[in-house]
Amino acid sequence: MTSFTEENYLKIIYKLSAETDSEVSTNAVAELTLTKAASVSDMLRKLSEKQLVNYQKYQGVRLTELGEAVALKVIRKHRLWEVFLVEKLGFNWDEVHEIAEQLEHIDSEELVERLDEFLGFPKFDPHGDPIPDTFGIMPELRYQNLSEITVGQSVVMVGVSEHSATFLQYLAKMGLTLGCHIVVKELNDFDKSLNVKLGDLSNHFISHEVAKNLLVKSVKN
Amino acid sequence: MTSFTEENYLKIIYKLSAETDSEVSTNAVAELTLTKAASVSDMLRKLSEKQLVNYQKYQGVRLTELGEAVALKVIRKHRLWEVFLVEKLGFNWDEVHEIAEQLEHIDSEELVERLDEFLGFPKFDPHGDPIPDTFGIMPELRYQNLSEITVGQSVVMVGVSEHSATFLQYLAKMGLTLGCHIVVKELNDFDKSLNVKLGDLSNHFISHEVAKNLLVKSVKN
DNA sequence: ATTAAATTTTAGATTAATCTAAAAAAATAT
DNA sequence: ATATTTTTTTAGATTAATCTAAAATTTAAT
Repeated sequence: MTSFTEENYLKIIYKLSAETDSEVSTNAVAELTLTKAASVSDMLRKLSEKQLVNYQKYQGVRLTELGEAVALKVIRKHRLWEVFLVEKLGFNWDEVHEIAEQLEHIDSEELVERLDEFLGFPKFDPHGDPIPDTFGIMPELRYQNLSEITVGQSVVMVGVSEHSATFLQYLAKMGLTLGCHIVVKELNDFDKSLNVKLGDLSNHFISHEVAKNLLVKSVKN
Repeated sequence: MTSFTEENYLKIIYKLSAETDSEVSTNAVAELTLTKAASVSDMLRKLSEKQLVNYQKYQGVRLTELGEAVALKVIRKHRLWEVFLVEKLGFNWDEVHEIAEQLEHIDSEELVERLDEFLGFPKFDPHGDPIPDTFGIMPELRYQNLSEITVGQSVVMVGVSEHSATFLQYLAKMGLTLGCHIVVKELNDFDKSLNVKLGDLSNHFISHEVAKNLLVKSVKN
């Protein structure tokens, strides 16, 4: 029904429109599929004919309900296989992406459901990303506080639980912005303060008081 | 390196030349790949250029050492995945072939070795077929066809050499399951069909055609 | 040993996914 | 508001795997 290639396009369009919550540009898709914009134009026309996307020339693209359902099935398989590779086969979480990119296209509903059961119906993959259920429903995201993150983990800042101006201004000055990457380098036991490295490679010191108020989500590194 | 399609050709050439131990004909390959002879000719030329087969126009084809190594890797993966599907996910042995046909092309040495270990280094798949090791070495075969068994002998069923769902379902209906005991009671000379008694003491008639595809191991009675 | 039949290969098309180069449309800047 | 730049699309080719129809080769039969 949907080819390997079509599935990859749908998955990428899903991810891009989840980020921006608006039409996805041809160039953005080209970048992630590692193809040229011309190839993307062709494929969007084709996906549109198949009712998998809504696409108006020059106006970007969005998934239809059908297209989203397909994308979510692929993402579900990808994340379940990642759990399998890490939990059952002992891979590190940074070694599984490429293999899961292949496994996500294996076509068998029965297989997916049995795998899910075998893994104990996991809600999140080894990178902390939520696994959609059979119906494409994502589990509630469970943000963590930066203060709960263990040394070595890589996270993205997704929010704050303290909204005072002084706090937010302090964060801005530190370079701690929404969406920035944080790697926990050291935990200082005596006061639970943290040494972290940000996405721009700068090193920072974060007090436990501040860490408690930063909401983060783990990411692949 | 080798595409999905090329791997399928190599696998099929391997199986055909294992059966006949001689050059494999274009038509025989066409039948199993479900393509036309013309397509096979094209592909054989291509595989020959890649040093995967020895091919002389009109003279049939054989695998080179390289081609055989690739074929054995695919077969190894196919059979390991079948073990996984049956042993870990609880599939019946007649449901796993199609899924394994897809999984056998997943490309990751590391994955195969870890899967092998996870499954406890199995020597045979759920159909009783031997699983080649990392180096392509097959474990010693320890079975015969039921058609070779003499009257009065008692055997245990250890596998099948035909994997179609219809055949496997027919066996299930007869009560011929993996591990069941079979005593050959009578050989009907005119058509080589057999009268047998099963472990549950029921009597059955088995055609030569079916007997040829049942792998058995003799037991003391 | 010819002829007839079967098998296999070549020639020329087709489909999916991609590319480069050029044209068209939209966004941005003066 | 017009010109420039950027983005996107079209046009025309390319590659892998397939097809049909016709030609070439081998095998089998008289």
